Amino acid sequence: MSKSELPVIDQDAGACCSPMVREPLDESAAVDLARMFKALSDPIRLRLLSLIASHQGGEACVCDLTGPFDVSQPTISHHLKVLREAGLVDSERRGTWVYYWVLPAALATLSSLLQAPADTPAAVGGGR
Amino acid sequence: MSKSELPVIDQDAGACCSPMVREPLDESAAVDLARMFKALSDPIRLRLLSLIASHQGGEACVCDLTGPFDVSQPTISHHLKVLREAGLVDSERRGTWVYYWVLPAALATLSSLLQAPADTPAAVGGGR
DNA sequence: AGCCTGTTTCGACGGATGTCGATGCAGTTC
DNA sequence: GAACTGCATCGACATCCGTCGAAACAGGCT
Repeated sequence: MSKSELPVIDQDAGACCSPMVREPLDESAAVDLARMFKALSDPIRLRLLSLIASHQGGEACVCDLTGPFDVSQPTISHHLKVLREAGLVDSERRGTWVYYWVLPAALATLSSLLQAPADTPAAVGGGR
Repeated sequence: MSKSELPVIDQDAGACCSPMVREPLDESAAVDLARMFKALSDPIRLRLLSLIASHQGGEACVCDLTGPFDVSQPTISHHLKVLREAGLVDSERRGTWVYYWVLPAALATLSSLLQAPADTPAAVGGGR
């Protein structure tokens, strides 16, 4: 359960890829990236990710995550599964509790991909 | 048609907001951000955005955008509308053709939001 | 005016997604 | 081992989403 199910591109390279505003995304990359963005496309999942990342020690058990929301516990569990299968978080059971933490490389990949033209030094003053 | 329909947070501030891994996202911010990520959650829309941004002059007409895809032209038009309503691109008609361009501030907002812990100087060496 | 091209809108359809209550499974405690 | 807690899975349901063809709209050309 603690392995990410998705073959994430450059999972361990950190902020790697050139921004998508520099050159067109090829189709298979777009499919992989869309899967990750889809995991971020729900308010509850965004808040879950944020709660996990900003929690003491960088990880949180599910019991810390069900309180702040108006939805049922199975629904939270479902959203955590979506985040895990997208490669954004990982989890581990320790005794009674299951802990989740963010995989920073995945966030970094998306972040660098979205770098706007003005943010990429090479693009300043040289539209093309 | 050339105005963005969504009240985008800090649209003109560029990379502004503190990363979501620093402190929990509040509910209304999560809703707005999720709307933008949802626009990015489809492979075709990701490639469209990338095509537009990397196109000569930073803008592209719809006629440049229908060729590379296997879907019908109305479907492309639908995806462009989704991107526009999410505040990620804007468009303008010039004579026969309609041109689309990326709104860099929106991308920058999302990019900075996804900054991983290790990328934010203040977080280095201080787990919390 | 009439036609042609480029783009959007409409209506419909099938499949994906978010949600729930009920149930099952894993560890702990008595 | 029996009961209890924490979490995941299951099955069902309503809604949303991507896609299409057909039709409408906008502007240029003859």
